[in-house]
Order: sequence, then structure tokens, then C-alpha cells
Amino acid sequence: MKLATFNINGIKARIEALPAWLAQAKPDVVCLQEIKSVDEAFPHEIFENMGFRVETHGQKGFNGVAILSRLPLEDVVRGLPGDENDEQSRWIEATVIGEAQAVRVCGLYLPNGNPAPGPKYDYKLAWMARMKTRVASLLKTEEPLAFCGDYNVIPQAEDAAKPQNWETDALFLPETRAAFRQILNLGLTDAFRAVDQTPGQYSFWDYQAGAWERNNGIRIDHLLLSPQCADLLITAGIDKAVRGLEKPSDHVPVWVELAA
DNA sequence: ATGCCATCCAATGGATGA
Repeated sequence: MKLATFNINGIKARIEALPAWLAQAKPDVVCLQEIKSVDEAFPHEIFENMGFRVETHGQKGFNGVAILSRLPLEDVVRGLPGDENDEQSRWIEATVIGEAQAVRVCGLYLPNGNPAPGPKYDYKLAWMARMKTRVASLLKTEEPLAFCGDYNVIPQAEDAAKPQNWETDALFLPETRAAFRQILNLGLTDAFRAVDQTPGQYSFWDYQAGAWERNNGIRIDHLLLSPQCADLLITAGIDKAVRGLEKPSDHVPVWVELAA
């Protein structure tokens, strides 16, 4: 099973680039973030005609996540449990029935958190604490789990071209990285780092200031795997070239191949 | 660099993003 995550920065704006990447990369399952669409307005048919089931958890204007899958999906959950007052659409789960193995796939769009300190940063840290609780709960099932999405976390200095520029940013503050490590330390594996320890591998380049041309990027899109899922890991990669194509998102797809 | 660009919603500008 090829499983990918891709922050598309608006489904309407990516209505040509996303199908083009799907046709080329041929993933079986894709977690999308920032669809920036309500469920009713999401263009299901385009993807259904390509053989994908479509499950969305949308919101007007911003945020919004979705799962596209060529494989059967069961038990879809929308929204991160733990705060019934949270109106933001940032979490969707489904069990993907692979040929050899079912995998519980969680697609997530972790809050940005800037400016820090402030209420947006408080929301980010609270969201991460809720995610930790959800991960711990799912780990008890001992089924293969994959947590895929835009984490808005730069895990290490080697994951940024200019780490000094991010020292006071919500994506790289020590408290952010500590909260990310707390989730990892439940027993998750950063799939990309399991297969590639090379510094300077990025998944986001800002639209501004020629960030792409200067390779001024950061690695913030991650697939974290539970122990039973990490045992299925064959390989992982980042589709960097997508950033240089026509009308790109500011993020590129990150993917894993699983023996599932 | 104080958002330089991009997207969305709504309306010729504001909010948001990382």
C-alpha cells in the first residue's frame, strides 16, 4: 500500500495539480490537508472517476482534511476527540482495508500556532496534548496505525535550511518540539527519517522571497507509524519536484510504501 | 522583513497561513 500526505492549500486552486500528481504517483491512499472547502463543495466526482473513495471533513474558508482511497474504508471518524467546543476541521480517521493488512489511517492538520506566545499557540499545544491522548488510546488496539499530515513542527535543526530564522517561531520553539517528542515517545516512528537521515530534506517552501529557488525549506509534513505499522515499512520519500510544477501548493507530498 | 505571495470569502480589502 502506498500511503501519502499532501497539504494542497485549497482544493479549488489545486483542481488540476492534484489529479496530475495522483495519476503520476499512483498512491493507494492520500491524506489531504487545507482543502479549504465545505464537504458539499468538494469535487468528489473527479477523484471517484479516478478510482478513489472520498471522505471529507471540511470547513468554510480554511482548514479542512480529507482521505482519498482506492482501497475500502471503514469506521470513519471526523474530528479530534477531547474538546467538543473545537470548531476547526483538522482530523479524520479511517481504517484502510489493505490486501494483506488493515491500517488505521489518521489524517491531521496540526495548528500553526503563530504568533507565540498567545492564544493561537495555546491552542496548538492543547491540540497536541489531545492528539497525544488519542494516539495513546489507539495504540492500545495494537493494530497498525499511521498518523499522516501537516504537523507544523520542524523536529530538528537539520529539518530547516535556516534554523536560526525559526528559533522564536511556533513551528520550532523548544516547547513545540518537546510536545512532538512526547507523541513520538509513545512509540511512533518518523517513517521518512527511518529510511533517510540526510539533512536538508524539506516538504514546504514559502511562496515568498524566492524560498523555492533558494531551497529555503522546512520539513513539517510527517507520517508517524505505530510499532505494528513500522514493521510493515518498505520505503518512504518526498515528492520534491511537485513544488516546481505549474501552480503548486507550498507543500509537497510525503509518502510511505507499506507491506499492507 | 513589519507577510515579500497565495488562497478564500466577500467585495475593490480582511483573515489566514508558516
